[in-house]
Amino acid sequence: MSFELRYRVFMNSFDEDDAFEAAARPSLSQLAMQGAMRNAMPENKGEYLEGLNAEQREAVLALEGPVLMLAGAGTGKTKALTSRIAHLLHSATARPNEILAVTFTNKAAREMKERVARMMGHSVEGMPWLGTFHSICVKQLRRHAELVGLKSNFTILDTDDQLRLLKQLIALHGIDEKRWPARLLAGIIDGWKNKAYTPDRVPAADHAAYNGQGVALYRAYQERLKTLNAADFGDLLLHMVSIFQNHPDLLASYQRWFRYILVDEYQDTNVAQYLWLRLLASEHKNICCVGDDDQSIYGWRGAEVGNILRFEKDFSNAKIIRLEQNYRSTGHILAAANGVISGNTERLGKQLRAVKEDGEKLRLVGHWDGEVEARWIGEEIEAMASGVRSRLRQYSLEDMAILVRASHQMRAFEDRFLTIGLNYRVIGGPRFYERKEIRDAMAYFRVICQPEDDLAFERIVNTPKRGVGDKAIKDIQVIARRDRISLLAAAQLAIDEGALKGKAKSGISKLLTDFERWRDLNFRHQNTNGAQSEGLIEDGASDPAEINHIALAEMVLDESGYAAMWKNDKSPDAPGRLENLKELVKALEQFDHLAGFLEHVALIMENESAADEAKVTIMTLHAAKGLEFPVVFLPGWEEGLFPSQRSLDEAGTKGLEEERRLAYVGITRAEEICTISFAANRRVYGQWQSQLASRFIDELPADHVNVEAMTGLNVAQPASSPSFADRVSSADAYDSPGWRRMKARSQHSNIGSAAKMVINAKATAVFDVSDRVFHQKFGYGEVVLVEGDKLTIEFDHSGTKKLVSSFVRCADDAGDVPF
DNA sequence: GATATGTCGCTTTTT
DNA sequence: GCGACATATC
Repeated sequence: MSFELRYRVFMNSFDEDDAFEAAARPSLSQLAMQGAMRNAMPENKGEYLEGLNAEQREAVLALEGPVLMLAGAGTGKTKALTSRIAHLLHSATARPNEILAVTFTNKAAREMKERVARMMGHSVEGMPWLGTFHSICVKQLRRHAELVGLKSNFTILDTDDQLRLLKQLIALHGIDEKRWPARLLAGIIDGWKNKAYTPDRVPAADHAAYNGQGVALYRAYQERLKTLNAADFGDLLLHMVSIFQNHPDLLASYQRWFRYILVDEYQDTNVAQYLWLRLLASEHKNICCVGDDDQSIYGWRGAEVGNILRFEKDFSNAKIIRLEQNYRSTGHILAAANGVISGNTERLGKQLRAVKEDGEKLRLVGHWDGEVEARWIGEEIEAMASGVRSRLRQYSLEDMAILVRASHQMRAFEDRFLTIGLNYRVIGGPRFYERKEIRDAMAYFRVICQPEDDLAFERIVNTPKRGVGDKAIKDIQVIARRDRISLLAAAQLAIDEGALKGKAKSGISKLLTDFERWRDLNFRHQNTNGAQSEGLIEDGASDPAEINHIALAEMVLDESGYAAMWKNDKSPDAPGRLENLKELVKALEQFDHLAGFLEHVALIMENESAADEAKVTIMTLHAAKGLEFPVVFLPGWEEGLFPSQRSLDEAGTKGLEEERRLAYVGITRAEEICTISFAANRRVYGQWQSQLASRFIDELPADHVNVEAMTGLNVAQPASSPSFADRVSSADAYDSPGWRRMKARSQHSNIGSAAKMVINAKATAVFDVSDRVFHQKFGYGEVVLVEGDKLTIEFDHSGTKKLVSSFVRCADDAGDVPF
């Protein structure tokens, strides 16, 4: 059996327990579940209805027909949504696999699964169609890939691959990439895909895009993706919409199947997602969409708030239910949020009512520069964690979050927290799977799983160095294009034809035999592990050469010389990279085979670090949507940064309104204490710039805000009405209570560190001046000064830093990594 | 072909 | 102020 063929057998078996066919013969787990449901019924009948308010209850009980739930921040929409699912299942109105429940993020999907499980009192393994738009579309597309010219083992490209591919095509078309950046084209194509335009459906008005060649390049790009057997993110939706539009019979079977549809964060759907939903819902019309127009913050990504507005038009007799009781935030916080959002004109209109007491007013703090801001917030967090700051209660670090507009703002906080030894976690920062070493390793796995993946092959063909230079790669590309074959196949042909010589020849030839061996091992493993069903395993089960994917991954990294490359690398971050590779291999344990892992990584780009100790969370406002924290810090409220200049330039008033919604989202994340701050000076592109306080600060209703400390600032021109800008400039900043408190604190700056030092003591080694040390982020360096547990270190490549000693270790230990 | 140096442009936001 | 890309030099 050829590899191709065997692979396909595997992929089919992969789908074995897939939801759809399971219809006719319910799987064991489903049977078990239904049994459990019936058994559970007498005791917890209607339990999930308790604790719902009238509107929530209405939303849960209205199972038949279209429902639009307009749910403001903190009004318990997830509760309503999950209760609705529980109700569907519990009342035996629908079987678990007949419910399509879509979210945007993996986090939301996971939470929904967990909450439904909790309500039902058992797991919801039987809900195969609860997931993100993307994961559900992948599932469908793997099954019908051939209808759009793909094979079911297609690769999902991320933005990086997408960009590299576009660059190649742009060069091929003789366009100057400097003048017409690939990023621009990527954005245009993404935009089209979000609107569900295939190349021949791009409207004439858009034909001038990208120097008039946008459509041609889009077409070429799609062709290229097909030959690479790959799909980008936009394709997942686009392909499914095309398939449904072109194959009515197939669509009909899905329409019949999904008797109940639920959609979370409906305001964030783009046109493609909307079409996909509408196609699927048009049979039973039992669709329940939940959304909040005030929290629509993904317009830049093609989200159409219009989808929410036209719901009634699309689905006649739609029931509209408003959730306006806010259970999350105190009165002052809610009032401030309401005040800010009222500045927007395009709203459906909704007034959140607080259930909680007024609580503390928002705090507004101005700082001299970004570093002072980071320092102040760090101290504030320490004080709250030690119970000094708050008269309400002591907070855990887990209760606190810093929400920023743009990810580069995170660095100031990271630097500061590293220095004072404050535990933090960054969500959505530089991602694990975007690191070079991880992407390289993944490229090896990709070529193993999908030999047509030229992008991956190109990435690693000379990494580590195999003596394959530009010339050799060009030659291989020429052959590949001539014979319309993959680079991998072309490389083999090049050797057979004698087109390669010397180092290039021997290097590639070794790589090719390696890949052949690895792929064979991988196939055997997948075939035994992925195919539980009959007759598929012809060989392998008892084969002594059998090897699992984890051992295979180690073998690949080892035999390819990739691990050795970093081991021999003397640069400061090499040890860290080896650590990351080790982590990557460890991550494989949660999967059955490499292919499953690759898909997971493509769809779920988050890296979950073990939540062992309490940590402050740092993340973007976008990432914070749907979350809540007792204590929230909102730094960097400055013109140009927030609202972002770019957003204003690109989308004008629309952009400003979206930024304002972002401010609204930020404030409404807070349950008890919300602190907004800004700095008068900030480094932008490494250059100091003086900043103006954000216009959103002027829009905060003064009755609900305390101005805490203003430390000598340049402030925006006074606005027409008396505003904070005025109060800031007129305040005697240097005599304010806040200033005095700050000064007092800076003299003995470690209010909250007693407990922390106990924690740190356990792991802290003792360092002396001139010790060589290693730091995960800054690399190698030498200790030049020791003050208690604080070290001043001159790093070889990262300059001089002052850090708490528990964050560094002896340079000698650092090399102690596997491979 | 592999390294060392220089230049430019850039930062929103993410499945 | 950093990293991606290009050019220069071995």
